[in-house]
Amino acid sequence: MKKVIVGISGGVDSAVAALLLKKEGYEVEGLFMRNWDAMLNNDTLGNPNFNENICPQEQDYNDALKTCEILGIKLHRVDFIKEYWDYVFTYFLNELKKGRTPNPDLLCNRFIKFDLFKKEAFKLGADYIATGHYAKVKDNTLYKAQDQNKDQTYFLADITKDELTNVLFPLGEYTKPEVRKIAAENHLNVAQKKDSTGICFIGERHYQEFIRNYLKPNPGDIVDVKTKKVIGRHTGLMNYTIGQRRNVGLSGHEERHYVCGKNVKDNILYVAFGNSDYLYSDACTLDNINLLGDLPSNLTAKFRYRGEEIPITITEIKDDYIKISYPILAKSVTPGQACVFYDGDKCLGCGFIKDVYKNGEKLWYLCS
RNA sequence: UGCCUCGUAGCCAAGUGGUAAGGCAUCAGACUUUGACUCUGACAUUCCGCUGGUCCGAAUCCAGCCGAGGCAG
Repeated sequence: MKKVIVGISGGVDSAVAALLLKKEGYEVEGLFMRNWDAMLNNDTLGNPNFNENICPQEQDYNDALKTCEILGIKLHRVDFIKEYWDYVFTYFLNELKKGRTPNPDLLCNRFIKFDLFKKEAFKLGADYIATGHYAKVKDNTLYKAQDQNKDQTYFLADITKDELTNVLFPLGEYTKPEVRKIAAENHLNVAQKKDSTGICFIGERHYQEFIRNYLKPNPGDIVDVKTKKVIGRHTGLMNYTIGQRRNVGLSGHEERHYVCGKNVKDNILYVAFGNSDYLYSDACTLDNINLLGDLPSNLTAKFRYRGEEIPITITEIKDDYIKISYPILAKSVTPGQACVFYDGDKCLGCGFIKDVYKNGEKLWYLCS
């Protein structure tokens, strides 16, 4: 009998994943990971749970224990708090310092879940690892989930081809409502538990306050990208992402404002009003490329999780460098975010957005 | 000092006698394993710079005061 170690998080998805594997006849054990400690990591400002008597991570562990008890499987536990900080959070902060918008969850999957976690699982005698991700893997190839609404391949696109081996995604063929139903039918304690959001392992935070725990604010001017006039003050470039409207601190204008660029050198935040041309681009460059298959000439891409998937063309490809163009203009393409490639349902990997172009010219108001 | 204009919620701004539009921002919620975006809801309960007056009734008319800006000097 093949042994599978399932990453049990204390939520519904991983619980049902474990249940399904067990029903399929695998020998199943759970492994709970804790990668964040609010005290150790000085996570105080903007933390809604800081004064609770039990932190959410431990509550999740308790839920996981209960789930495994119901399933009749063993639950192991491992903490990667230091590793998460070193491999994921440090990168996250460094990107912010550069004025970019990192997505820590892609790195978390690459360095924690599908590397350290996997190694730990193998130490425990696993033949496979499994998680509650909504995605499919067949023949070392990553595919979108059946449930297009919940598909999480965007977050998985940076794991290596190698890391994809011996991995099972039991929820790939199920929709979220079906998963909830299965959980309820099997009387799982977490059947009704709310989906977790926010940075994986950290949770929901008041973002600007959260960052203030780690980075010194550096206020500067907000400039109207069209008129070049100073129209306000920002609290630090790391507090904003491209396309952002809320919490910018502007008011009194006829139209909604959107962050459309940053100049780190001069510490300027650029905004545009309304559905402005300044928010759109038709090409960009990528680095830190991770490919999971050969790239065909016609493919599609997503620039943000839950972002619109649009057709793209690869116009240049070198070592760890790709330039793409897209005939349908894309809105708020943001340096630091992942551009994930798809060929139909097949996920072909990703690159991280560097420079953004329009009409053959690099957008002057967007830093790289 | 004289004359003129203006003073409405955090910001912008309708409303010129009949009992406070709208936009932005903000807050809450929905959505969401990245900071969004989007959507829904709340948002001047006697109040429209202040104090009086006219009127059945004023933010809207009148007087004075305070404050901002402009013209004249």
